[in-house]
Formats: sequence, C-alpha cells, structure tokens
Amino acid sequence: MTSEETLEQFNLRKTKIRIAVLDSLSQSAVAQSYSTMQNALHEFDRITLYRTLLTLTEYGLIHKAYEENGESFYARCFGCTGQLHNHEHLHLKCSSCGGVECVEISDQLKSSLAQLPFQEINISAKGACKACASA
Amino acid sequence: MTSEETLEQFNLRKTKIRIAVLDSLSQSAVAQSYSTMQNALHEFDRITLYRTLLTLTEYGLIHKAYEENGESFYARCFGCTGQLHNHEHLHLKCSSCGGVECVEISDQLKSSLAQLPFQEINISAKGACKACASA
DNA sequence: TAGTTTTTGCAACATTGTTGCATTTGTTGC
DNA sequence: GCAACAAATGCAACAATGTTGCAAAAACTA
Repeated sequence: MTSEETLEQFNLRKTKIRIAVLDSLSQSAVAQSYSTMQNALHEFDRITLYRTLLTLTEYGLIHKAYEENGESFYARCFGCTGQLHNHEHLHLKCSSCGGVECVEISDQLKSSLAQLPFQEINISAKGACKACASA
Repeated sequence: MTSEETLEQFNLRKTKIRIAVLDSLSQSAVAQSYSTMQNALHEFDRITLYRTLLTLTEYGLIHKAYEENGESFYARCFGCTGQLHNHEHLHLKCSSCGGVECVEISDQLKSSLAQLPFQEINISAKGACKACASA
C-alpha cells in the first residue's frame, strides 16, 4: 500500500510532508532519528516535521522505537494502532552504524513477557545490526 | 555504607552536591528525574548537577534507569560498575505517580534474555508501582 | 471553483545538553 | 593548621529539541 493510500485509510490529509515521512520510513530498514529526518526533509519546517511525527504517532502509523540521550528514533508501524502496539520485537541500537533495527524475538521470550502484569513493555539492546554483522 | 564512604572508596572527592545526590537517590524508592533533582537541589548550579550525574554515572555509582520524552530518570546503582550493569530487573514507569521503579524479573525471563546475542539489554514497562498498586 | 477546515511556516520561548574559563573547594604534605 | 596543587563549581554562552499561538497556505468538500 502506498503512503497516500495509507493516509486516506486513516482519514488523514495527504500533505507533502506526511507522504515524505511515511515514504522515507517505509523504505528504511532502520528507525530514523529526528535529526536524520530533518536533514533529509530540509525543505520542510522543523516544527512541521515535529507535528507530523506527533500526528502519525497518534494514529499509530509510526512509533518512537528508541530514545537515547535525547535523540528519538522513529519507525514505520505495521499491525499497530494508537492504543496497541505490536511488541513482538526488540529495538537494537547498532553499536557500529548507530541505526536502530527491529528484531524478532523468540516464542519463549514472548511468553515470558506475556506473564508480566504491565503494559507497553519495551526491550532495547545494543549490538551489531544485520547489515553491520554481515559486513 | 554512607555516601561519603562510597565516594572515598571510588577515590572521588567528597563534595556537597555529590553527597546530596547520592543521599537523595539512596533514600528514594524510585528513580528520580533530572528536573526533580534540580528542584530538590536548587542551592546548586544546574550545570554542576549535570556534571555530577555524568561523573557518578561514569564511576557506576548511579545509572540512567529510564528515558522518556527527553526526561532522564536516575537511580542508585548497586552491584554495577561503569562497564557492567546488573540487569536483573526492569524499569517500571508508574502510570499513576510518574515515578520509575526497579522490578525484579523471573528466572524464566532472565534465561530468555541471556540467550540473546546482544549487550545492554534494557526492559521498560508501564503500570502501577508498588506504592500506587497497594494504595 | 468557492467556501470551509486543516495544516503549514514562522515567531517566540522553555528545557536540557554541552563547553570554556575564572573562582572556589577538597586534598595532601609539611 | 597552613600552603600548594589538583579538581570541582558557578557562570556565561550557545546548540538542539520540545511546545504553543497565529496568520497564511494548502487540502478537502460541495
């Protein structure tokens, strides 16, 4: 599904920056930081980018995958809604390239997590991402 | 062990703010945010607080337990060094009082995590902390 | 295409992170 | 306790991000 179709499905206006952000995150293997996106989308105002990220997060189209030292990394969200996120993965911050990758987790780990009496469980880790590990 | 003795053990100078920060975090059941500490320790300069947190983190006396929306929460660190942290717990952000609590995790979950080929594995969750759950 | 609603871009300000530097404080040897 | 040295503090200054208000522009609807 194209970014335009996705926005239409959620009854969101198809503006240039929303399409650009969704396109960019959809094509990216890793989650992107605010500053990275700001550089890539420098034709747009930074406040507009900020508000676009808020809106897309609110509707569950993207989510903040990782946050470190005040830097936020956003990823395209599939199978999530504004309320419920698909947490069948962990967020791996690559020690080599600095990118943030979503990694599937084992069934054993999933069942262990399912027993916890908490919501919004989030696992992050550091190591080598797929691209850097195979390089 | 008192905060003064701890600082001595690590060959760190026993300054007022270091003792105040260690005392505050040692007595606190939950991790404290930068702004909370800034308010509590307003007789000290905010840059000094910032550098104190850096130094104590570097020596493994405290650690950044949780980070959300640019707000960092610090906790007293026991059984950790600058290099290796004791990650036998998860960080629970209380939906009610906003505090961050360290919660012990099950052996099953520990063994699941031990199988992951990553370092610095960190789990955070949202729910009711001990104090708020029993209230 | 005109009218309505939403979004954008800009100004403005708050908070946090960060560095340089002069002053103050902690520590050590006498 | 005091002098001397090293380290830490407090302040100025600036960068990045977060956040709100508002007029202009763009997207949608009839």
